[in-house]
Amino acid sequence: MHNAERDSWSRLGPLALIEGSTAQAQIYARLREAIISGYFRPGEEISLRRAAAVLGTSVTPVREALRQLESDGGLEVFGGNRVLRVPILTQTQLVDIRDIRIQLEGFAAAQAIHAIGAPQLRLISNACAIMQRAADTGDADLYLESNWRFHSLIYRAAGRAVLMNTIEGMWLRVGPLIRQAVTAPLHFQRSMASHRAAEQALHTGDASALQAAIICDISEAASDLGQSMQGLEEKEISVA
Amino acid sequence: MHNAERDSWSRLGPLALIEGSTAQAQIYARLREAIISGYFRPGEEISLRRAAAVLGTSVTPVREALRQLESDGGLEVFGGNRVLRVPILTQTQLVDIRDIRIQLEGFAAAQAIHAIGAPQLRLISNACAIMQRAADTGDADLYLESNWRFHSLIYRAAGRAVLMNTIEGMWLRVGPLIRQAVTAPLHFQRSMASHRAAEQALHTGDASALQAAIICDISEAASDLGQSMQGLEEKEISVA
DNA sequence: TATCGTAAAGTGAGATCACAGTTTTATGGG
DNA sequence: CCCATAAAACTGTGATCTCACTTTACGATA
Repeated sequence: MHNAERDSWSRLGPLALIEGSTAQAQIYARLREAIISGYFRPGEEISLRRAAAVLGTSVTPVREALRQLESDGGLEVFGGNRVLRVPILTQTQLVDIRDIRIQLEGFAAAQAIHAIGAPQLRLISNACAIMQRAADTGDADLYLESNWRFHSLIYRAAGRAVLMNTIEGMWLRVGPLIRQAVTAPLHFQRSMASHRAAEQALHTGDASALQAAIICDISEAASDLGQSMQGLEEKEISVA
Repeated sequence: MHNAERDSWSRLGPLALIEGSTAQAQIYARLREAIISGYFRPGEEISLRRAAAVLGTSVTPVREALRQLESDGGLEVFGGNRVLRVPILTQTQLVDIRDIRIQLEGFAAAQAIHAIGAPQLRLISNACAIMQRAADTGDADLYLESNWRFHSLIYRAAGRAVLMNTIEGMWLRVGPLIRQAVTAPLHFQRSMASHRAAEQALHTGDASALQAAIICDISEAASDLGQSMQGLEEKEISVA
């Protein structure tokens, strides 16, 4: 377990503190991004002192950042030891999050479509193309990164900060799972079909079609996640 | 300003620490409830040391609790002093939150209606009756309390923890405003019409009607909030 | 009287330490 | 070889202190 955790932390590296912002805010932002990107596995524990040592600060700002992430649902207190770990979602929670995503991301997409101009559309298409290439070559890291960029570019165009923040909160919760689901070979092609449909709707300015494509993408992803979670839970039981 | 803040804090009183839970968690829960209930006015500043003195703890657990509330959107960092205060929402943010509420609470209500049994329905009707009585007598505190209970009882019946938590986050943001909007005399009667329609839909088991009633309530409340916000913003400008 | 400057009080941020648990590891006896 | 037991290591929690900075208050001066 020790080596496994070091692998996750190695992607972060020591935090070069930028003045003008608090250490706590930088740690929070970096860890939030890392969790969304799936750098931490579900169930992985995060120690205050070890995180502080890796990031090069004391435990105080780390604790505040982790507490914020707990409040966001990106971490949870685990055992009698009260150690913080990446949550292991249940099937019920996954369905819950899926439906929230359908409501919010579908709405955000419909709202955004009329605010997306030519330059924005070019960025989105670019992200979609990169994602397609990542799917073809089987590059999971690149796929996940461009997938998040593709979606967030669309939603952010709606110009709604609270909505965007809430959607990010949902990605924060499913982020650690996505990397596991992406191993399914069928996922790439099914997902890209939805993405191409969304891109097409963006070009034609069809809000309903865009919303439907986004909802389809979320539903299929949740379906793949649910299947890969079964194996994960069995693994957890065997460990315990 | 000093007296005004003392008024807000007086509703809380010294925190009788319960063992078995951390001080930080108790402070967080109490402050979150207080903000949702509208005990703090928009723009009101919260000092770490003063809060710690009132609650009877050191600044450490208070800071973590406030940081969590900031992450939830219930507080925001204000000036160059980085003091935490209750956010002053803009019209844009209010519209943003309104639409999120429409999506999520409408969905939650539709999901909950088939899970609400006779005993739950009796609690909901009871809350609605109390709210009606509070509207008749003009008791704002009682009205706000029963209003939150009425809505939360419905949503909680859906059995979706993440959804419930997300909805609470929206109430946390508009909580400080609601008390100001409630002064509008027209608000009570308009709001109660929606509530009675919702209660009626619950009895007949009409999911669409319930969803429509909830959406109507949210829309009207946001309309009243928007109007009362104009006066608030002018007041803010005069202060600055 | 108005204004500028200085001092005092207040602010959050972060490091450090002590403490009470739990978990893990090592160790010794069977 | 296995199991029980003790000790060592590790966990979060909370208090305290220093620091840098901002805001406020006060008084001297023009």
